[in-house]
Amino acid sequence: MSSSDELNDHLRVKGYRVTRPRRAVWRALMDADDHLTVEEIAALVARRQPGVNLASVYRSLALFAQLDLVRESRLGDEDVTRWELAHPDEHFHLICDSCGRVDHHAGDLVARIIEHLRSGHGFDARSVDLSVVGRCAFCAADGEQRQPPDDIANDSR
Amino acid sequence: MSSSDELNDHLRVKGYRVTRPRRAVWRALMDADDHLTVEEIAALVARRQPGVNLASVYRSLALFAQLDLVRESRLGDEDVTRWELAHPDEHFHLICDSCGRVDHHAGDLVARIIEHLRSGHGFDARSVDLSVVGRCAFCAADGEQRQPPDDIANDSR
DNA sequence: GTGGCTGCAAACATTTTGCATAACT
DNA sequence: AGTTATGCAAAATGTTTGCAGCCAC
Repeated sequence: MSSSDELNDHLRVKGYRVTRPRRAVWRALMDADDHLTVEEIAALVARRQPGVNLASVYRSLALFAQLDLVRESRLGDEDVTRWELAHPDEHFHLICDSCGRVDHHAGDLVARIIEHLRSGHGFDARSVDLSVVGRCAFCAADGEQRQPPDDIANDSR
Repeated sequence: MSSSDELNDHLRVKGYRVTRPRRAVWRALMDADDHLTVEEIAALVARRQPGVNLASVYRSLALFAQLDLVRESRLGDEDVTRWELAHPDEHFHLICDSCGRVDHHAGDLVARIIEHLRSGHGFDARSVDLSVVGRCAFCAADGEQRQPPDDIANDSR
């Protein structure tokens, strides 16, 4: 369980202080189990705790990451960095380049990958970051006429 | 094979011009089969083609990416973006957080993942980005005290 | 010849940092 | 009280863009 108390424990054990910005960032990550950009986190934080500086959000995230409480991840070819709680249970991302939907799967795939690496390559995996870009079941079933080729090239900012 | 000619073909077919900067960037990526940061690419380019602007490197990479000739990838928790030729054969990265070594594996793991997603989730994978951070066989065998062969960790920017 | 590229420099976006002050323990 | 962490603002990074001239076709 990712309770608020958990944060307190993690921080205090290491001698870090439990501050308002840190709590707010933590809460933002907890409330939205989705992946959040720093900007989004800052917005959520600001709603409950006006006055928290962006720099503090960054600093909080950096600290959490250092304590392995959160995880930084890039989805597919997105150009933004996103953050999420570091669930002990690994999962992976399925990004549909057709509808943009992002699914998180907590299946055993990651566990199997880890096992494969261990027995096959002697690699002791600590963290697996698996992102797959393709077409989700819904869009695939929908045939070909979807969000066509050009649009793919559109994003090119 | 990823010959220089290949670049010409890819570009010309689509009506893009084969220019000095583009050739230089392509060559840089070919010479070092390793993952390169934009900075590293720019350095390699500058060595053979002084006068090529950084902006052109970015523009070349963006174009190549759009043509699926190269691939942008973030290794583990690195904070820099790296580029590599988009080998048609998928592969994945094993990053050792002990010695910093990055292995590229072209095994069937990725293919199996794709198959799993297709049959299990109906997801039609187009691109798989798998990065695993952990401890490599060498470091794991070495017990705890490692500070490994620096020569292996060379690339780390 | 001409339109697509490039170099240059300025603009942007994002993340980091120095320092005086506020706040957690 | 003693520090650590914050807010603020400035700086450092990394990437993009407007534009006049150049060059591949």
